[in-house]
Amino acid sequence: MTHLSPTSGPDSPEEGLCSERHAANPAAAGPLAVTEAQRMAEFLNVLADPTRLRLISLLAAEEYCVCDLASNLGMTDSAISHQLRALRAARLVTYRKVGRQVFYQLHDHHVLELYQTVREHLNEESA
Amino acid sequence: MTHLSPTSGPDSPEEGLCSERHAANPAAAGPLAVTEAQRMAEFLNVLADPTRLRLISLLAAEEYCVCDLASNLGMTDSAISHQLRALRAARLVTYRKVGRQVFYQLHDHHVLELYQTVREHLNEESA
DNA sequence: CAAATACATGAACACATGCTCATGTATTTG
DNA sequence: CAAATACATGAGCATGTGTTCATGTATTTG
Repeated sequence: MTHLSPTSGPDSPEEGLCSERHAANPAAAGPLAVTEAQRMAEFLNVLADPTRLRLISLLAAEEYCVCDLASNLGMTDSAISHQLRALRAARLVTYRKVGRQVFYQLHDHHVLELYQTVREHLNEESA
Repeated sequence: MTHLSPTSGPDSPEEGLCSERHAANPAAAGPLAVTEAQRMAEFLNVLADPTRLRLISLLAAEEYCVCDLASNLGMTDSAISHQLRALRAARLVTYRKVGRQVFYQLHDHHVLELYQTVREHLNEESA
């Protein structure tokens, strides 16, 4: 600690006591508890991969089967299948089976919005 | 490929030709090129860490010096300093030196908005 | 039924990442 | 100036991650 600003307690942010904090920003919802930070990091980690981002960018336009995704990205079916597994686990995509093919699509507009938000933010701040 | 849908070329998405694609979503801007996907993934990777997310959640409210951030998260100054270095490199925070202390704050409202967007999206989809 | 196709999955390896520990650099204090 | 403080940083290590390779499972085709 600074030994100058005796603010609240040293730990456990989830224990509340937003007493004198005033939360300069109302929408901030206070400091993140460890567990929530972990869940948030896990989710972001799914997005934070070039291959998975490219998959999402393709699925943002239309439905694709695994082998088409693979050939579009110039990667093996296996590699793509592994990544789709991760996207499925994170509930970012859904799939439907047609014969021996499996067509993937984005789970909902939520995913698309988040993806686009990040992409736009990155294109703007090329300062 | 599917051998059924002869869509465009197999690779190099940046070569354009948004000919018959129509880009279902105007803001989607088509499939991600490899380089852009990498830059996007690098940026998201900075956010995708529990410690850095908690740092951001603290800085969302007010300015903090390193040792206060450390004691708030119950971690060593060194660990926090390393993470702040990553946040600095990603231009997510700025700092100002006062004596021997260094006060960090979020770089701009952009960062706060992105953080809050992700946090809200995660709280909603607790299906 | 046998072969081929489309996809899934486990193991393994190369590589990246976050922390600790030791050390270095300003800045302040005695 | 010497000691202490606040922070930065490099090395090292444990752990996690993405791909390849081999193999397994449905489904279709001959």
